[in-house]
Amino acid sequence: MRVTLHQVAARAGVSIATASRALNGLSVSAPARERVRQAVAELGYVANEAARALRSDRTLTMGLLFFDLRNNLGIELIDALSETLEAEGYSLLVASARADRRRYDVLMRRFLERRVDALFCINPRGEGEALPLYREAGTPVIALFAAGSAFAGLPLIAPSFSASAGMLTADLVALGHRHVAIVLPEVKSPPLLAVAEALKAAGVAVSTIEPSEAGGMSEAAARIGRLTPRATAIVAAHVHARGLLAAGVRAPEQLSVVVIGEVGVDARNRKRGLASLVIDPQRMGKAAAGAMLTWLAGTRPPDRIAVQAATWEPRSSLGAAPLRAETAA
Amino acid sequence: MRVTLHQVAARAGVSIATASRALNGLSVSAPARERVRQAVAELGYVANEAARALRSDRTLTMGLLFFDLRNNLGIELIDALSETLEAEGYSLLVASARADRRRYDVLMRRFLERRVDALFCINPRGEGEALPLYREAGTPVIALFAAGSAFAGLPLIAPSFSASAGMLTADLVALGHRHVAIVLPEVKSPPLLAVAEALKAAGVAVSTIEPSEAGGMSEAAARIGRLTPRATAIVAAHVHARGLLAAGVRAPEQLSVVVIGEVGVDARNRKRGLASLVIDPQRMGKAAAGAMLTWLAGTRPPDRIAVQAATWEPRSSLGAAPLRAETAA
DNA sequence: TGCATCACTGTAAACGATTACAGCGCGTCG
DNA sequence: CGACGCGCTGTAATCGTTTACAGTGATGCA
Repeated sequence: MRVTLHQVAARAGVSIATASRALNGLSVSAPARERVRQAVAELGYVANEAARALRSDRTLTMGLLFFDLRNNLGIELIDALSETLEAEGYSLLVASARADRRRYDVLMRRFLERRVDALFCINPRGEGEALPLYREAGTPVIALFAAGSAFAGLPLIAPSFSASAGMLTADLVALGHRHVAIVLPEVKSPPLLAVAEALKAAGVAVSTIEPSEAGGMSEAAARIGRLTPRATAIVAAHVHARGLLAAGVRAPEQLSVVVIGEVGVDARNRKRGLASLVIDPQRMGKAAAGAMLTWLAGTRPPDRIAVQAATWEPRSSLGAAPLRAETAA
Repeated sequence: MRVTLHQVAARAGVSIATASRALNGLSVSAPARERVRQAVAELGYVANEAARALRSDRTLTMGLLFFDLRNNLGIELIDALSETLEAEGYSLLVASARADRRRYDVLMRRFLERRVDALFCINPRGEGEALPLYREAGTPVIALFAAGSAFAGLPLIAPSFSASAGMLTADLVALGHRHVAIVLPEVKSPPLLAVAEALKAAGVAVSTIEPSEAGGMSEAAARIGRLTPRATAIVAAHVHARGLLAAGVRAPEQLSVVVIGEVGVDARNRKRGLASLVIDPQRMGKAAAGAMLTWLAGTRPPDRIAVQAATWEPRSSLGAAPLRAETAA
């Protein structure tokens, strides 16, 4: 860039210090402030953040580092975090390690060189060599979605589904369901597990069904029919629930159906009247951003913040359990 | 950060200049270089990029500005761009205007203050006041997906589907299809339009069908049956194609089906043998990153770069047109 | 009138790196 | 033998801000 504060000051007929103060809203006489404003406009002055950063030791930049960016969560997190932080004047440096631990470390280090004011680690695996450097530098780091002890000693923002799973369970119980089937794929999603747990805790019998890739959902439907006592409701991830319905299962007459929604869009489920647990990673982002800002303001957040990351939306695919089931219980 | 080059130099018993040279691989005697390396390791020195940026007028940072981040494209672009640029030492500042033109301008300006070495504008709308400042600063800006003249004078990277649509058409024609139906929703996607155009150019009759939100795909299937001459193939977006199949349409016996894939994942279509046009925004990202790097190296890219952003995957949902249709043509 | 107070302003020293320039010792070559 | 080139090194200027400090003139108050 060519035009510097120096030139602005010269044009406004004031010293460089006064010009700086005018721009930062410190005490400056009205006419001087106005002349500076004018000079800035005429010259098209754009502050040099690098110089500012060097002098004041703040870059107004935060790092957002993903272990792997490529899943629907990524977008939502970036969006939620940036919305909050942007309002405070921060920008986000984003990078993805593409599931490579070594690269994760390299990128963490790179962000440190860029002197980020803070760092968010999404799904970090293990500590790596860069983390101690952050500690030394006093740069706050918050982990999101980290497995257990991965980043010991750092505040961890973790999703929790207990509240929504509890409400879901309460509703099913109130409708008389005492036996519920759950479609549980190989890779078990946290919300599904949370629901299974909540149901069991409430004394509901839970049968798990594997979605056989080959047979598909119509076979699964048949298997549900063979369960004894017969399940009166089923909980399944988005895809599997759709498959069941496509296979001809009628809800709620035949079976009450609960969908564990995909991230973000719930519109289609709403339109079809499908009761669903809506996962909303935006809340994770907002919570993380908020925690970081308060940290920068002086108070370190607690070591673990559980964020209710889902909403329970009971809808018409839910019905009372048939009497037959009642007696079975 | 506390430990500076100064301290490294002191510890290594050399001057600050030598230390700097050692780190940047300039000519330094072997023993001195080694002592610096040692000192860096012992002190945990991390270079201050802000100072480097101030002095050398390069931030090794690029801006990536979205008009709206929230669609599957976003993730893919970030991933593709960062993969290429990260290897060159660049980091990405990411922001989304959340569909607000004024905010777009504010963010562009903010990136300019951060002294990004280059800027990618995704889906920009109109010029705004910040763009001229980039021009003045000599900071390269590349637009992606910009509508027509939005960013006049800037290199524009635009997706093109002509090649894949052409191959698709050739295959259909070779199979004897002379009348093809296209499910065309209100918001027309570029690849769908490209396919329609290619088909027409090849002399194929094209009937467009609106996906009636209420009636759904079974109604659409019925409508196709009523077309005269009867369409022998259908082209539809992911969701609609799935709907058709769920409604009982058998491919390819009854109808040849071509899916215009959703961004990214084609796995399910492959498994089901659905012929599809696979959209791959990664290529846009790679092309943009490459163009930018060559620009920074000195040669400005052309004003318009068309990137083939899809691959044609013919599969078993394609069959020869029945003779009856042959005669109709 | 004299002195403290006040609002504002300018001078100059940082911040932490890069790099032009000059100096040094030493080997080579005419 | 002197000039030169070469490889390495240190000194110091520089990038564009922020900010401590001191100075200015005007004002209030005794």
